[in-house]
Order: sequence, then structure tokens, then C-alpha cells
Amino acid sequence: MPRDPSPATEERVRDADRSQSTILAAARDEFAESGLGGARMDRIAERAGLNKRLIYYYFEDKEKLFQAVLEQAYRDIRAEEAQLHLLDLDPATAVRRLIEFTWDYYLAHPEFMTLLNSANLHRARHLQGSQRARELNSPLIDTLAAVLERGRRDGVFRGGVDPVQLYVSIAGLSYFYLSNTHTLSAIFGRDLMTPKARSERLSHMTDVILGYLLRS
Amino acid sequence: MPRDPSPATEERVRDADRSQSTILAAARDEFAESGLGGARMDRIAERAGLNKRLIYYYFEDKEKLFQAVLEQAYRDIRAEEAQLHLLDLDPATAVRRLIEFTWDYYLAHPEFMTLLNSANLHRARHLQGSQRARELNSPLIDTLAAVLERGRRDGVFRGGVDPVQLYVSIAGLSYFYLSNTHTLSAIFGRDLMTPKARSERLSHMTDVILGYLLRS
Amino acid sequence: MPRDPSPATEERVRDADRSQSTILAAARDEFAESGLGGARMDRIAERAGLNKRLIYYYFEDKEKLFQAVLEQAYRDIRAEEAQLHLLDLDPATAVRRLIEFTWDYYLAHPEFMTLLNSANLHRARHLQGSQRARELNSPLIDTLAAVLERGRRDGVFRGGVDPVQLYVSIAGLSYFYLSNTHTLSAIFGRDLMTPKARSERLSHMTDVILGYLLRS
Amino acid sequence: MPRDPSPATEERVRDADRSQSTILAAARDEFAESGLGGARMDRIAERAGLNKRLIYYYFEDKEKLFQAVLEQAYRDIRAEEAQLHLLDLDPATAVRRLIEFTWDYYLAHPEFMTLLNSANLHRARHLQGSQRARELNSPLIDTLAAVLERGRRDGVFRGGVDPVQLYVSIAGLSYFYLSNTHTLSAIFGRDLMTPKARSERLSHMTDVILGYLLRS
DNA sequence: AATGAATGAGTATTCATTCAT
DNA sequence: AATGAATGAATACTCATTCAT
Repeated sequence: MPRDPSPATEERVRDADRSQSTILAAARDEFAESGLGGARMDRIAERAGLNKRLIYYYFEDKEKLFQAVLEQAYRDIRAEEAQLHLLDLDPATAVRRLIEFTWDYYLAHPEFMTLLNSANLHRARHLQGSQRARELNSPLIDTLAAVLERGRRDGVFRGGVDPVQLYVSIAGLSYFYLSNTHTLSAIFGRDLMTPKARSERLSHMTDVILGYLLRS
Repeated sequence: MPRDPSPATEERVRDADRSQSTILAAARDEFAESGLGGARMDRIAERAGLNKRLIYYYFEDKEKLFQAVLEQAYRDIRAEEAQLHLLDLDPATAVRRLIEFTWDYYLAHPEFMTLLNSANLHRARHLQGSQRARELNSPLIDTLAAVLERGRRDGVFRGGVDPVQLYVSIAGLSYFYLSNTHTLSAIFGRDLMTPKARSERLSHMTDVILGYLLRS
Repeated sequence: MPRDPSPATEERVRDADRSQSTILAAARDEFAESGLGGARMDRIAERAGLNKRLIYYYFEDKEKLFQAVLEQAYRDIRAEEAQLHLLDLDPATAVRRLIEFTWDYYLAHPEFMTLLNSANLHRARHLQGSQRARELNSPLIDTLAAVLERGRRDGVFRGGVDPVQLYVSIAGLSYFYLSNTHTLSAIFGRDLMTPKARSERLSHMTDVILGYLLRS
Repeated sequence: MPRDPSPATEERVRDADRSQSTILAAARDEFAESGLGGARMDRIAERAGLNKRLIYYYFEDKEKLFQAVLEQAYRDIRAEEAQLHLLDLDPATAVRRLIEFTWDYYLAHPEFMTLLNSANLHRARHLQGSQRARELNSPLIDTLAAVLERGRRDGVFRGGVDPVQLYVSIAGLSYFYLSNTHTLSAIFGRDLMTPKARSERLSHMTDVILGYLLRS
């Protein structure tokens, strides 16, 4: 029973790439849903619709797979940040835009927060090994520094603001609300994810950051 | 063979209580260190220096144990919050004090953040069942509302600030920095937990919140 | 705090007896429902509404408890058999009566069959130890022998019938139907326990035994 | 390093099949010896000489394994019943043959009785789920109906005999004696399994059934 | 007579991982 | 590139039993 003897190399490579991406996406979902400790290799294989053995073939073990997922997650957010073009905007608008972007990204990618939580639970050892650690650093820091400097020069922003601190603050205001939304909702006895609640949160965060930055 | 006749019921009772507290503390540490999925009942028993079976005797299963730990964690922070006496201070000082307290509490109790992360990973179902959910609500919200109102009346604070939003923001500024300190340190290539870095963060957070609240 | 110093001895004894009976009944139900291997000492204590430790106080361990339950079960059926007074009836009626009694007893005491199954699974070692083994022998055997002899002399029964074989046969006809009623119902696709099915079974069994015994 | 190129798919498949059969046989023995509640998965693996994990790989859990064992047991007896060819014999001989077969089968397969006891203890829920419940029904019922009808037409058997009732009676006469042989032996103080006792039982059962069926 | 606390040895089941092809 | 079979080491949980009073 003669068959096409061997598929074109390029095709095989493409299959291999597709398998890896499929696994990565499945793993991301599983890790996001269950954490590193709660994730199951079986379920990842099932989600991916691929044989479990293949995961080991491509990613060696669970730890390395998590590391790959984490790096991919950083690569994804960095790719989107790169589209922001904050320097094309006036300083206040640029900051507003950054706040909105951060909020929207976390909203659209709740798995990113869960992955970070898992990574930090394990003291970020999955990044330490990564030679790309630095490459995962946000280019936004430099951009934000420029925005802050321009704002200061324009006389609209206060001076002496550390862009890293500000970046962390902007992230933290969204992150805490969204990552802990379930406990907060339970404790305050109200749903924090209704459209109204969400829009109020975004306003508040913008008020806080701009209230702090803008010279009166 | 006469013996001490009355078996000191109180002492017996205290043994049971002590065992439960010991288990609870051991479980808190294990859950904090490894998350709900990564925690091991064996290790909890070992940490507690008690027989594993006893954990099930008192707490039924891992889920219920986690719920008990979580409730205890909330009770602990609420107990400390109750010592703050913010109403004895002028509004700006009261807010400053709250920021410091939040920062210090998370610093001293990193397990609280990890527990919250685990709870949220599981959509806070451990609180939903808890009839004490509401009782875990922070009394600080009401106090903070009073502080904000007084500040506004005194002409030092802006008006229209939602105390819940502000409480969440204050918490978020500390939480994100401390909970994600490992990934942030890896990515920024600098240790965020040196004394200097910590003191800078506290200053920044205070600047942000008061910069937002204070009328110029 | 003075109290009634010590209850009358007789009363305490009666309490002790009552506790033992309660335990025995609870254990019988549990063993009947779950078998020896599936029975749980905890559940027996719960059923009895008594402390688990008390079971060990009175019955030493699970095995001995099962033995006690088994002996009691035999004592119970023997006590009822003793009320039959088969010798007051004419031979054919006596046999009919015995068949009915056996059927009704198994129907009313399904636990007796389950207990026997458990005992036999363990090769009746719970009876081997029992010095009362012989005392558990049915007095019905002698009675049945007399009935058969009288029937033969009267010319209504065939001769040469071993009363033990007949006794076992009468029991077996009821036992198999009732003990295996669930598998039989499943396989035949019909409920063997409806009133109609039960009455048909009783007729059939009587027909079989008397068809065999009666001279034509 | 060239090796046998074609991996002989058939062989691989047979390995899986063989493992499953081995497990099934080991489980049958263990369940027969200890009942469902007393059976140990560890012991089954040991008996099978296979890794315990493999049992779960093929049979999911203990319950499903028991179900598989039970279905196999029915399939086995049905296969042997199919060899009887009762319709080739004259009615009385056919009935005699069925009695002997039943007796011999239970003697040779005591585990079948124990499995049925376990199944009934659990109210045959292992069959209820089985879509093959009906397929486990004995084809002997129809054959027996034909035998009875022919006997009646020939004037040797009485009429109005329900083949299901008769089938159950024939089984019950053997089953009770063999399944409860340990308690009966203990109580009657005599060994029911000596060759003489066994041959007497077989004679008696045949006498009972034919005494009932044959017209005088 | 009665009981709450405590435990060692299991017990079914799961998991990440590897074998063999 | 891909996969079904197989496994050792856990893992949550259970059980009969004993301790201490």
C-alpha cells in the first residue's frame, strides 16, 4: 500500500510549530485556571487534543512548560504595549491611555494575572533561569520616563516621579481589583464586575493617577 | 489507687483547642508557601507535629481546612485594623497611617497575600459558603468614609471620593508591589526589597494617594 | 456540687444491657447493609447513638462484634421456629407451614441472609470459634424428621427423605430468590418483589416440595 | 542499529488485551475471596503481576472493575450453558442434565456465587448501569420452556410450570447448599462437601425436581 | 458506664513521567 | 512527528483501634 513517502519538510516543520503553539495555549489555560500546583499534564494534553507524550517531547517537563508559558505571556503583553505609541500623544493623554490599556489588558487576559501569581508563589524561579529575563522588561518604562519628562517640562506634571514606581502603581490599581475580584466581591457583598462598577473603577484610577501627577 | 479526681475539664478542652490552633497555623504556612493546589496534608501534619488523622478529625478535608485558614487570616487582619483608631487623627495623618499600616501588614504577613491569591484562583468559593462572609468585611470602610468626609469639610480633601475605591487603591498599591516582587525584581533587574527600595515605595504610595486627595 | 452519689446497681446493669442490645442491633443493620468488609465501626456507633469506644468495651473488636451479631441472628430465628408447633398439624399442612414460615422469615429479615453470606465468605470462622455452634442447630430438624415419618406412616409422603436435605431445600428455594432478587430482577427484566410475583413464588415452592413429597 | 521494522500492531494490541484479561482474572479471584468491600486494589495488582496504575488505566475505578468482572462471569456461564443442547434429549433427561450442569458449574466456579452475593449486597447497581443487562439473560429460559412443553405434550410432565420459577428453583437448590456450606456444616456438625455428601445432595435435588415434574 | 482526643497502617486514586515503537 | 502502554512515588483520605480520664 504505497503512500506519499514523506511530507515536504516545510510542512512537517509547520505542523511541529502548530503543535507547540497548541500545547502552549492549552497549558496557559490550564495553568491559569488551576495554578502551577493544580495544573494537570493530562488535562493539558486533552485541551490541546494531542498526545501527552508530545508535551514532553517539546517541553521536557512541567516546570519548563510553565516557564515557556510565562515567557510567552510576557511576549504577548509586550507586543501589545509596543502598539501604544504613547509619544504621539500629549503627556496627560498618554498617561490616561496607559491606564486604560493596562485595565483593558488585564480584563481581556485574566490568565496573565493568574500566571504571575503562580510565578511569584514560586519566587519567580521560572524567570531566573530564563536568559531572556531582561528582554521581558517593558519598553514602556523608557517611554513613560519620556512622557513624564515632557509633562514636567510643559509644566503640567509634577517633577521627581520615578517611572518604575508609577508603572507599578498603575498596574497595581488595576491588578488588585481584578485579580482579587472574587474575594472583594464576597466581602463587600457587591459584584465588582458589573459594567457600572468597572467604569467607576476606571474613572477612579484615572483620577488618582492624574490627581497625583498634574500640577494644580 | 486514688488520683487527681477532677480531670480539669478546662485543660482537656484547651488541648483540643491548642491542637486546632496548631493545625491552623501549620496549614496557613503550608498554603501560603505552596498554594492550595501545591499544599500537602502530610506536610501540614509534620509542621504541626500532630498526626495527620487529627487534621481530618477537626477540619474534615483539605478544602474546609483552607476555608478555616482563610477565615482566620481575615479575622487576624480585622483585629489589627481595629487598633488603628483613625478617627483620633487629623484626616491627612489618618490616611497616611492607613497606607503605612497596609504596607506594614502585608510586609509582615506575606502569607495573607498568597492566601488571597489562592482563594481568588478558586473564585473565592471558600468564602461563598462561609456565613461569616459579611462579618469579614472591613470596618475600616466606615471609618475611612468618616475620615474622608471630615477632610472634605475641613477643606483639605477633595470631595466625591468613594471610600471603597480608595481602600482598594491603597491596598492595591502595596499588594501588587509585594505580591509580585519576585517577577518585578527579575524583570527590572533590581531587588525591590532592599530597605531603600521599600522606603521609596512607601513614600511614592503616600505621595500618590495624598497627591490625589489633598486640595492644592 | 453534691449529686446522687451512685445509681442503684440494678439500674446500671440494665443500662449496660440496653447499651449492648443497642450496639448489637446497630451492628446487625450495618453488617447487613454493607457486609463485614464494608461495615464501619464509626457508622455502627453513630447508628447506636453511642460512643465508639463503648463498642470496644463490650465487644473487643470488629470480628467479635460480628460473631455476636451472627449468634444473635441465629438465636432470633430459632426462637421463632420454636413457636411453629408443627407436630400439632397434619404432615402436609406442617410442611406447607414450614415453607411459608421460611419464606416469611427471610422476607421480614433480609439481614439474616446478608449476614449468612458474610459469614460464609469468611468460611464461617465466626461460628467455628463459637462454643454454641451446636446450640445454634435448628430443633426443626428433629421435628421435621417426625413429621416426615408420620407422613410416611400415614401413606401420604414418600419414604426415604432425609430431613436435613429437605430442610436445606426448603430454605434454598426461598433464599436464592430473595437473596439474589436484585440480580435476578435485572437479568429477567422484571421486578420479582411485586405482591403478585411473591405470591406466585410461594405457590411454586409449595408445589415443588409437596409434589415431591406426596404419594400420588 | 536496524531493528525489526514493523512493530507488529497485532502484537501490541494483544498486549493490551492480555493485560486487561489478566487484571480481570485477578480481580475476579480477589472479589470472590474477599467480597467487594474487602477486596484490595493492591492485591489485585499483585495477583495480576501488573502495575496498580494500569488497573485504573483500563478500568477507571474499583466499582467499574467489579462491574466488568461481573459481566465477564455472566458471559462465562452463558457460554457454557450454550453447550448443553438440552433439546437433543428427552424431557426428563434434559431436566436431569440441567440440574447436574448447574450443580457442577457452581462447584467448579464458587467465585460465581460470591460475586453474585456481592452484587446483590449492592442491589445489583453494577448491572443496572450495564446496557448489556438483558444480554446477560439466560437463553436457557427459552430452552427450558420448550423442554417443559414437550414433556407436557408427551404426558410425562405436569402442565402449568413457569420455566423461570423452575430455573430459579433448580439454581436455588444447588446455590444455597454450596454458597452456605460453611455455616451449614458448622451448624449441622458435619462436612457437607465430602464426596458422599455431594452425591447425596445431587440425588436429592434430582428427586425433588423430577418428583415435582413427573406425572405419576 | 461513658467519652473526646489521638494514632499507625492502610486504601483508593492520582500524577508526572518514561518505554517502546 | 506522534502515540498507546506502563510505572514509581506520591496524595487525599479512611479505618480499626487505643489513650487518658
